[in-house]
Amino acid sequence: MPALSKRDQLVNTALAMFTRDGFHSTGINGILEEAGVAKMTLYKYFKSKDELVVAALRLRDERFRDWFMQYVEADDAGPRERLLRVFDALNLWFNDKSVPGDKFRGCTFVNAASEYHDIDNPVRSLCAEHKRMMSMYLRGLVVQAGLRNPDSLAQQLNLLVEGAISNAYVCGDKNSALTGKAAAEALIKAAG
Amino acid sequence: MPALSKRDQLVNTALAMFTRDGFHSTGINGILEEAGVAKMTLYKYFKSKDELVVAALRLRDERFRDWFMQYVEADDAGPRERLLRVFDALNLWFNDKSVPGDKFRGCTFVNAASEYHDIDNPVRSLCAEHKRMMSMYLRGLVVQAGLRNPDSLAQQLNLLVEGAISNAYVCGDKNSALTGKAAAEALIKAAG
DNA sequence: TATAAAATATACCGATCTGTATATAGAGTT
DNA sequence: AACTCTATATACAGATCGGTATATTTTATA
Repeated sequence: MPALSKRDQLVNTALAMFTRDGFHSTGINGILEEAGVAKMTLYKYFKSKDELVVAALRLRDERFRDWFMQYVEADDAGPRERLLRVFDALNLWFNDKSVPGDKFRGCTFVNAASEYHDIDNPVRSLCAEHKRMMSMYLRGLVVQAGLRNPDSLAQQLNLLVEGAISNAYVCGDKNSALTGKAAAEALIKAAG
Repeated sequence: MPALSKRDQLVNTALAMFTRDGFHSTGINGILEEAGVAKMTLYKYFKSKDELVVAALRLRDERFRDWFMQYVEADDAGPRERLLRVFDALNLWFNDKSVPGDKFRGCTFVNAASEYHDIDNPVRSLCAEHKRMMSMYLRGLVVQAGLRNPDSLAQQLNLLVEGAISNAYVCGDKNSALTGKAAAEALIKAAG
């Protein structure tokens, strides 16, 4: 298997460090040291730190959504069970059982949005886009389950997802995914 | 009315700037300039920037909870309506109609937790404590409404609250409070 | 082996960061 | 008028920040 390109080494290291220590707290020099890459190489591939941030978030988006959807759709569950498996996936994530070695530190995109207050920053667009894709995926699951008012229900379930993530991180409530699951079951039942 | 003490000037200015620009992005020097206070005065009242952050968050916690509870309990609503007024309060907040001049930039405590990854940092304890008090207040409303399984229901409603906040900020969905309200109504109805 | 591309080392820029040292000015009290 | 407390101005320390300039070395390919 081929070694990672210098560019990929940078993006991987940057993502790990941004996730671990935050975006503004993580300096360029630290990333270069940990990645074992020269500064000039970084600025060959990226015009600025912000561009590196965007690249790291793109990688996170790809990895996370792949893992998430793969888990939800595994085990040949029926459409109804699949919808509830969303919360089982969250439960694994919160308890560090998603990607190996990946310590849960909240949603990387929520964290990024918290650090980049300027709504016009490309980082913010990327965060919103990630959340939009996650909620659209959820909507698809609701449609497949044949439930009434799929748009409305999907938006409500999405709040449970986002609330569980926030609560798991800020309050350290590792059980919040199961709370969300119980609420989801009630909403789904009510929606026939 | 007496002018604010230098200490209070500092804390007020710091809170406004932390809220507007973030915690790590806001430097001591900028706060001093905007507050019109000398640097030595700051370090007379606070041992470090972190202590100023904590003081600013305490002020935010006090102000926000006061406003929130005052709104929920106004208009002599019955216990059931009061519970739903929680989401009306969120709706005002998201649409910049809570505290005058207060532009919505997500939950200050979620944002702080996003920037301070060390769980042992006093900032993190304060964020968790704020959320705990908010959820306990919610639990009280559920109990007053005489609903079944108040603990379980309150936790579920809390996820809707936190999800609405997150979604309103990250996705700019100014309508998320009403989505949360609809979900809350369904959960409450199901709980008899 | 010659050549082009990729990556490196090193030094530096100006700015900003948190925090400290020192010395001075103003206000109120005794 | 002497004293005390608060606040100020100014300068500075030491570190780190993002980013650039220059020149050299490694690597891959022709």
